[in-house]
Amino acid sequence: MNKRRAARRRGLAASDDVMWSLMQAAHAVESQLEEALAQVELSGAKLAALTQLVEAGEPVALGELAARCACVRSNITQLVDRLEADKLVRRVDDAADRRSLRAAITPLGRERQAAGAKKVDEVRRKLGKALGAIDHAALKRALSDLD
Amino acid sequence: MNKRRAARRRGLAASDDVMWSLMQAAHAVESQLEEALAQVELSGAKLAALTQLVEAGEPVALGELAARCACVRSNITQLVDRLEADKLVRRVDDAADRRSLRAAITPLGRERQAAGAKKVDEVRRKLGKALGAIDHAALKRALSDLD
DNA sequence: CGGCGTTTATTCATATATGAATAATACAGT
DNA sequence: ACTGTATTATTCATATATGAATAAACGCCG
Repeated sequence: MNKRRAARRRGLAASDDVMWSLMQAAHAVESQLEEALAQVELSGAKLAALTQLVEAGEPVALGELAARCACVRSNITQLVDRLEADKLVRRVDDAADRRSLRAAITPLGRERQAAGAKKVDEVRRKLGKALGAIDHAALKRALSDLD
Repeated sequence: MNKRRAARRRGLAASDDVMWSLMQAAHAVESQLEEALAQVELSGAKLAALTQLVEAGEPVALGELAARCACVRSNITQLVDRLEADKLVRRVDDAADRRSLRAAITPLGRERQAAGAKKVDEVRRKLGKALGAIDHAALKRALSDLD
């Protein structure tokens, strides 16, 4: 009932099928993630970039960062602008290529990334519990087939 | 493997769990929807609003439309601006309340909505096929528990 | 060497979304 | 009837995303 009204609110169709359930569920989870991250002054986009930098272990060229975040370059330009304003990242020159700039995470950025990762984990755990009885592996397998 | 790399690209966590599968799957489906809708010069947001108007069967006040689209008013203001520019919708005065404006769908808007709905249905069908062997009802039930 | 195609990041225009601040109108209670 | 509160839509600032156009630097090929 709830679902049907929500699907209609979403507006793309009235019938409530798997497609809508999927998108609704994802939406709900994303909201929870953003909310949790907001508590540590992060967004999903920001955490994603910071996580890439932490995992890389060294400054990453902006184009490379775009590739790893699966988005276009102009997006990263802006995101790094905001991260720099937040003091979480610095742009450093690339000695070998004067066209290239690298994003270097700051100590504060590292801290923030850790805090964000923790928040994400909490949501993940909550989600696991909510899914309770469901066979996670089976669900994952089903979802993986949609790519 | 593929999934793990993608999750890492998304960057919020390295472990590939149900949460990521869910968001990935939803993302993939959304992309397909947007792509299909682009073929009839629509976006998901535009189709959602048009669908509300068709279903309402009469001009809808912008605030009401915002509620039905589950978004904030300022968003609808802009969306209706674009829909009006596309000649899919007209703003009409409300006789009873001079503060209120209503969105009235145009004949072209109706056509476009129908075309969009058809595209969505095609994606839905494709998705159903892709899910093939999976028990759709069970999957839906699982996803519905995440709200 | 020098010119030309490629690659880098940035800027700009646009779409979508949110939330705060604003202006106009409505309405309730005195 | 007046005053103050609420509601309407809009504007503005911001965040996220895309894609086209641009400028700077790289590198290869002749």
